[in-house]
Amino acid sequence: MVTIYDIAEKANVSAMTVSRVINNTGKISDKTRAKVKKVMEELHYVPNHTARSLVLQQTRVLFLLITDITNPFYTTLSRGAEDAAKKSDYRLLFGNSDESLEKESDYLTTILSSRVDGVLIAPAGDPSFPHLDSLRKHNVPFVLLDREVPGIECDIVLGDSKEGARSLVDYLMSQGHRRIAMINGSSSISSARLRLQGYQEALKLNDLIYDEAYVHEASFGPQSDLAQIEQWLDSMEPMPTAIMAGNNVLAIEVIRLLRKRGLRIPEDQSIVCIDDFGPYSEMDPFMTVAAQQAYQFGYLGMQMLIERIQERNIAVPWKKIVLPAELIIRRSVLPISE
Amino acid sequence: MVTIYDIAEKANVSAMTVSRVINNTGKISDKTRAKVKKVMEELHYVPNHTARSLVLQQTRVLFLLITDITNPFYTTLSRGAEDAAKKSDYRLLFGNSDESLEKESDYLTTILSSRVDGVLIAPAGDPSFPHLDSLRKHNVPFVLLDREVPGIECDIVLGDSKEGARSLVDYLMSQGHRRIAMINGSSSISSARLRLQGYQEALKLNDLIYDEAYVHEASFGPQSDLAQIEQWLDSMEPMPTAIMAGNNVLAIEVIRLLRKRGLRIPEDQSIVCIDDFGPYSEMDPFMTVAAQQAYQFGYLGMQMLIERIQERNIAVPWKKIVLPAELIIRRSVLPISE
DNA sequence: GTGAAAGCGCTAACAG
DNA sequence: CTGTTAGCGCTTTCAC
Repeated sequence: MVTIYDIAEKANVSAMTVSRVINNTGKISDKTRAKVKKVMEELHYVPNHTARSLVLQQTRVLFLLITDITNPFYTTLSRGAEDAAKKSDYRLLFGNSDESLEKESDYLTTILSSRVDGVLIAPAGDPSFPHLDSLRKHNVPFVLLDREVPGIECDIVLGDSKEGARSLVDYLMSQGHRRIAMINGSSSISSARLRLQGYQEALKLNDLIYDEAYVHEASFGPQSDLAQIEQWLDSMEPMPTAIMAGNNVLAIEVIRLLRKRGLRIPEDQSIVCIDDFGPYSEMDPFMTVAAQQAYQFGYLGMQMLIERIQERNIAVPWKKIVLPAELIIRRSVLPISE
Repeated sequence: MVTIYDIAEKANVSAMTVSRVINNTGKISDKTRAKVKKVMEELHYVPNHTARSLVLQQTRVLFLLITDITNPFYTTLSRGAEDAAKKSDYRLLFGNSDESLEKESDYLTTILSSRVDGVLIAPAGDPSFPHLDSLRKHNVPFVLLDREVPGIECDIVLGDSKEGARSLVDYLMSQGHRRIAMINGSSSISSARLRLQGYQEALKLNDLIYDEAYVHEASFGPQSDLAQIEQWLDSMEPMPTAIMAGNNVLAIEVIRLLRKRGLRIPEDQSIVCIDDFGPYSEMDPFMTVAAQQAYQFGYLGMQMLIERIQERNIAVPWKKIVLPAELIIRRSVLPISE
């Protein structure tokens, strides 16, 4: 591995001069600069970021931890985060916790020990508290995405989950549906709780009875227990006419199971969900959704993070951005009349 | 920031002893070990990976560079890579080049200067040569994914692009289609070239004439020039009855443009593509595709990379894995009779 | 303009 | 079993 000393030797200068050329600091004669640059090229020199970070105590690297890399909500969010990071000349690294606390914990070790300058994180849920607490203890600036964690005060970008769920239920009502079930993510996730609340409130406002048997708690990620979901579907008596899924991944799981038992959508079973499907919705516009502004989550979150880093020592109050969801009506709901 | 010296001082031992406790090396009395561990916890010590990497000259971090984080092919591939990396206890970092040589180059700087142990990379195309060449020059083990780059000899996982394209055209033929157009990614990408070849060969085998006007070169990524695609669609006279897209992203773009002008799919225009849509295909199974084994790309690629790192100094011949694509017939193609 | 010395946090090699 | 020394590649400080 070529070091600045190799360059220095070959160029007949000191390592310090090479360092100055690399970083464009101090005063260097044009002649020396040219000579050093030439040697650097000849030797294919690449600065050792590791060594540099060690002495500088900063990396200019930011980390984005998402909970499901195959979910278009998060990948679109990632694009937003990338764009914002690039604009401020930060490098961005990604991690994928897969909605797993354990993997999140692994990434936290990586994050902490690699001394990145800041973190954008969609936490796995309330039990992520110790992870975030440790970021705070170690003085690593971070911004939360999509989910609040009780006890953690920080900058955050949120979707209006309650309103999103409510608008979906209202729409189903307007289409004549009265028996509406909900499948949701873990109640340890703030957005799941709010979505359930939105559902309950909408039922109440429309004078419908809330029945626990029509609500099932699974996982927002890829590790839902399918057998349990099937069992739930079997247990509802009578079957609901419409099902609302707490996110896009759950909607797909349910559809798959429904199809497996020969049901057609929407003819036999209407379905809606929160979160859109990114580009894939345009393929064959199918699912009626409360679409969240995924890109904005990433972009605004990253902006907040960078500001926070730059104003590190200034006491700026925590910011909270809540983005509304948009109801997009497609064809997964059958209008019915009683 | 807490260092091993802080621990050492408080525990009344030397830094070296602390280091040994952390790494579980050498012989330490249980008593000392317990004492050191206790102090470590009290002080919330986190090892400085940066410093450690500097002396160890290895990071135990692998890097996965994909070209489109919103493309389910790559996200599914990422899951495979993650799983394989985890199995061998490597950490994995992600980068997204967005099919852009410039961004790829940025990531290469990150990769090189952060001294990761190995790289799994889907190159932007043939012009990625210098990037890969520089990995080679710097002795960083890497495995290519999905695309070959002329002049680069290395381990690689490939899809059988030619056969995939051919099977799609054959299927269209079997459904009575004779005027088949193709929209493709850049010809500087090996897989795009092979897909075009597959298309051409299938036409030839079926005694159909290859007409350049029916072929359009756009981009596999999100930066296709939509105006040009529209112009191409306008220019075909007569319109093809079916269009084959070189990948999933292009298929969506074309569908969007087609819908914009009021055409229905498949009634007015049949369409097929290479690459499936991950979980989103199950939502409303629509597109007929030649599905590639995305997960396997990542998993097998990562395995090869890790083996290569472990056998760093042994001369093992380069491996090349070619994964077949699977034709999945759904409903984006209208059977026609002439 | 340029260089020498010291140190960022850690571990390998050796000594005891 | 534990400690001392040196050095990974770089930059800051201070000298000249």
